[in-house]
Amino acid sequence: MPTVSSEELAAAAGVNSAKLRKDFSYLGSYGTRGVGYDVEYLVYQISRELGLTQDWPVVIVGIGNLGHALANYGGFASRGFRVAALLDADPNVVGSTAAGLPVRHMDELESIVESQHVSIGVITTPPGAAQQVCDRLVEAGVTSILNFAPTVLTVPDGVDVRKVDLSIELQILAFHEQRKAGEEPDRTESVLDRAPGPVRAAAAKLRRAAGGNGKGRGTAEAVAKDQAEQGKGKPAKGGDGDLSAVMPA
Amino acid sequence: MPTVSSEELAAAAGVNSAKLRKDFSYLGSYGTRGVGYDVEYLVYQISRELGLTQDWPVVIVGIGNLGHALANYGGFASRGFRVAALLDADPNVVGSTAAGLPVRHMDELESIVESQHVSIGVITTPPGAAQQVCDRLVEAGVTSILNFAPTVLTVPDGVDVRKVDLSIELQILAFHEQRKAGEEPDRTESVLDRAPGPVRAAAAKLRRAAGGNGKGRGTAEAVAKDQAEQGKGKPAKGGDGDLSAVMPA
DNA sequence: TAGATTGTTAATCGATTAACAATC
DNA sequence: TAGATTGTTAATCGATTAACAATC
Repeated sequence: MPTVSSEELAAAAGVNSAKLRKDFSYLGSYGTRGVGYDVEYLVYQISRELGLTQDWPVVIVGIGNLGHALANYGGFASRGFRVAALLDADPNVVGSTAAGLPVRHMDELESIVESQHVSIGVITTPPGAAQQVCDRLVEAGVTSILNFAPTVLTVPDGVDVRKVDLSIELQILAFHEQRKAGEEPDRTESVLDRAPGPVRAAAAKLRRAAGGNGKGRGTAEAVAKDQAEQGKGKPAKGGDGDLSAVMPA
Repeated sequence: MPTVSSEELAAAAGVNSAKLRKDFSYLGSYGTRGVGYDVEYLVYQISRELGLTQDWPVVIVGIGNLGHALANYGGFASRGFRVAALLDADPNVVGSTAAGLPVRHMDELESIVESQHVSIGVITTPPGAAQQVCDRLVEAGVTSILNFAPTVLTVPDGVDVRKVDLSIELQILAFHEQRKAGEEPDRTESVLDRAPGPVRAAAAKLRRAAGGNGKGRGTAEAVAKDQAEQGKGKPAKGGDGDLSAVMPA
């Protein structure tokens, strides 16, 4: 189809057509009244605004399983990302190939970034090496970093960092899964929408029973008791009152 | 510190303290007026609400580089996820080990899901196999699926699917990178906030020049012309007027 | 010209936050 | 009791959407 109306696009996207038109208007006036939007032209304008029409050389540092997986990821090339180099510190890995590219030694980082004008770096190293690699990337001129290592990176102003935590999505699924299991009957509203009356009452009672001094002792007991009390409402499978075994690291 | 106030927590998180208190209130009344929140108790209550205190067995299907990387990912175990099994269809992969676990054949999928009460499946197969794997997981009883394959999955009602696109974050970085390069001078507002007057005018002119019939022809020319005209404003590096070379797949 | 559809204004809705009574 | 801080109400702010003049 050569043209499309805001109404059609909005229906396809599941949003309000006024919102869609307003959003498009931030990019400019690319529609034609009485006609709609020229599809090819609109796609191009949006792509350009998002930076998809540019070529973005990237370096991937740390060629373990994840580095390998990313080097092979088809979605990169189709979105304008070009792997300028794969880098690793391990002499056993350097020289091997991944996704048809040779793995080069970290020593070449600076020369590659400079000669190929790399502004985006991807870090897939072990957590301990991430900050050091980050520092070298930034020093060499990289101004955007995608961090897959479970490390919080410190960077100077002007450098963007995005951190990918592969378990976040899994946590979101688990959250919904828990709710599915929780209560089959009335499913419409969220746990977070209803006032958790019984839980609240129990918690208040427990805190009072625990002494109410808020000084932190007696809490483990309160938790254990709390788990016992709400046993039927929300069966906390595997819960044994030992907090440390259950908390995120 | 045994207790913390909403003011302290809000400052640490960079949000408003009233919002923080209101959000917490959806979980119940876990604070104490005049004192604050008992840290240990609060952490436990939030963890429980998010499902972090439960044990979640998961299966990973497709043990390529990404499957390997996920199996080894330390963040899973610490958040209550336990890899119940690694599965692959390739006889050359079956029998090998990843993250200390044996890779088992797809044939065992159903029995593993049932015997271990697996409700969450992770798909790291090639795109062509993803839907088929998804169908088998759902049929076996899995009700939440995390999909890393670049395939849109169809599932029955009651099954949750989340799709992870590893290049999305890279695209966000590229978007900001483009803006950094765009205009050093006034940096405060977003490209999307200012009215793109010149671009708009040029586009209108071009559409008129292209015939204004909206029938889709003449657009490629219009784009080429548009690129030429805005040459100095936003140097579209690597742009050569060939749309197909530049569009997302 | 009549019909269609954009781009934008004004009205509505929902989310954030200031303020404060409750209470530790 | 006086001071501190929660939980919640009411006011404010911003985002969404209905409506419509502009115009193809």
